Amino acid sequence: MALSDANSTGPASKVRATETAYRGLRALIVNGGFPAGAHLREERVASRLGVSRTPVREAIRRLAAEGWVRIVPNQGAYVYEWSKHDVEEVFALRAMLEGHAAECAARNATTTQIDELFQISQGASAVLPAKNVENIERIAEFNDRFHKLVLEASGQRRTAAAVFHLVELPITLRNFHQFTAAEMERSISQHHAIVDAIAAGDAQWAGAIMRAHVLGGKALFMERMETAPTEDTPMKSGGANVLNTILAQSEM
Amino acid sequence: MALSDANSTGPASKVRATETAYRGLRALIVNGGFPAGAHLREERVASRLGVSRTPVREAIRRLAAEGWVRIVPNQGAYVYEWSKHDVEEVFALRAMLEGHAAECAARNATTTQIDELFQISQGASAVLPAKNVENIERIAEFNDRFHKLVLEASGQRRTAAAVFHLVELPITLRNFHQFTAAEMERSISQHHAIVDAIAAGDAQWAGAIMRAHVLGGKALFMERMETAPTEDTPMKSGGANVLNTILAQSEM
DNA sequence: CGCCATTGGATTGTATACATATATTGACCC
DNA sequence: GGGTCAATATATGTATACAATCCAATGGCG
Repeated sequence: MALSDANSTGPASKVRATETAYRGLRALIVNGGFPAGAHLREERVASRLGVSRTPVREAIRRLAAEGWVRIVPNQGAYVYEWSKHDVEEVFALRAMLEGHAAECAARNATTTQIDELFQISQGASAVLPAKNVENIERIAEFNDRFHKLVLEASGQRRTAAAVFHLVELPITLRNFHQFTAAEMERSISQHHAIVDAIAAGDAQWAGAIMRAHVLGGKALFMERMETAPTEDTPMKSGGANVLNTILAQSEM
Repeated sequence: MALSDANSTGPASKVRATETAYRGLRALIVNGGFPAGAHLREERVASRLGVSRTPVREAIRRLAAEGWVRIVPNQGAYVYEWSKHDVEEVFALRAMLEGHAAECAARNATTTQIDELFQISQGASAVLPAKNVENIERIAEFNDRFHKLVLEASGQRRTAAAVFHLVELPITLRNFHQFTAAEMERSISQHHAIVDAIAAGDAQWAGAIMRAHVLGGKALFMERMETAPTEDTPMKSGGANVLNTILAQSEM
């Protein structure tokens, strides 16, 4: 979809340049094109992505808000290095926030939203067992929509925003490209349970499952992290940190 | 301190224009200079604050991330209207996040940080009873430092960032300009209790008190909200929403 | 008379030129 | 020889000019 031009440095046809800059720069960071700690020179980034400094500046600010880079006034932006501690924190936060959102959703969700949640989780089930990459992509898509819809149904605008800012969902959530079939099935069955709880209006139940669901994802992620950097990862840039590389692998 | 130029639209001497734009625009929104729902024309804002569009754009993006305005692509930014529901959400989030941070602080805080927390809370006590505005200002300052330090001591970088983004602390926290003497005293004594819990390394305890502390603040805030818009509030702009006005009264 | 297309104005999005602040390098002094 | 200060270079911060987009009003057509 919109991923096609995430890495291209081409003319960017009709997409907004800010979007090109944001996606492109994030991809570069994530792939190790800019290793951890690297100083992001605006002009250099701009020419590399084929846009001017203005959209690059906006992208940098946005990435700073999301925790990918840190800005030093009058000095520029540096790539932030993800530590194991960071990952722990992000998952802990997600468990808290999404758990809370699930509780609110159980109280506030409209019947339409509940219906849609049903459809989404059943749609994911219908794809199982996921044999090829395409299937996995579809599951990832369903997963994405599921979590976003729960956040939306919670009616907690800021909670949702906080989760998005934490680490853009597409990245964190699609880490399960590396899930085994059994793990994927379990994840989806948990979605079913969450929908049931929300439909039943049982806030505590919904919150509890969601928290367990997120923390389960964390466990799997951490596991992958330990055994990590094999593959064809570029990483020639010396200190490209392990986590960014894993994230890179997850993102399509 | 840095408050002196928060509202001034002057030449901004040596301050960065982005900061002028950010503070100025936020002040305008908060004071009703731009009522809820208003379309923020960049040029208009820029001329009104005495800077160019560039820093205004950055400020708008930042305010959007913090939930003050919402951006529609190719169309501009609109002032977001705070509802009672929003306030509820913000306090619920703060209770969750700051409670969590207090737990982590109980586990991770250094002796230096604990010492400083002691000093801050005792410093606040020393000002009591707060008779004049200046005293209240000092208490507000102590309060601010206290909450920030707890967040810092938690070692949870993103949690802290999330709280800051939620609504800048200076605003939410200084709402207790309208606290009675007794309420202020209670608030500070809760700070003492939190420090004790952190110093004792009792995470559950620290978290529980912090949550109660924040929710207590919410109760007072809501109370003020009910009886609200008296005073000299400008509000001539018709639909200036109640909450922004209250926030305006609290700030400084 | 109502609906759709077209055109004009205004506003955001982007690029670039200029101002200012910081880091680095080299020379000079101690 | 090491440290400090100053000059220069480089990068960020800001302003402005230009391009693309959207909204509204107007006029034509069904």
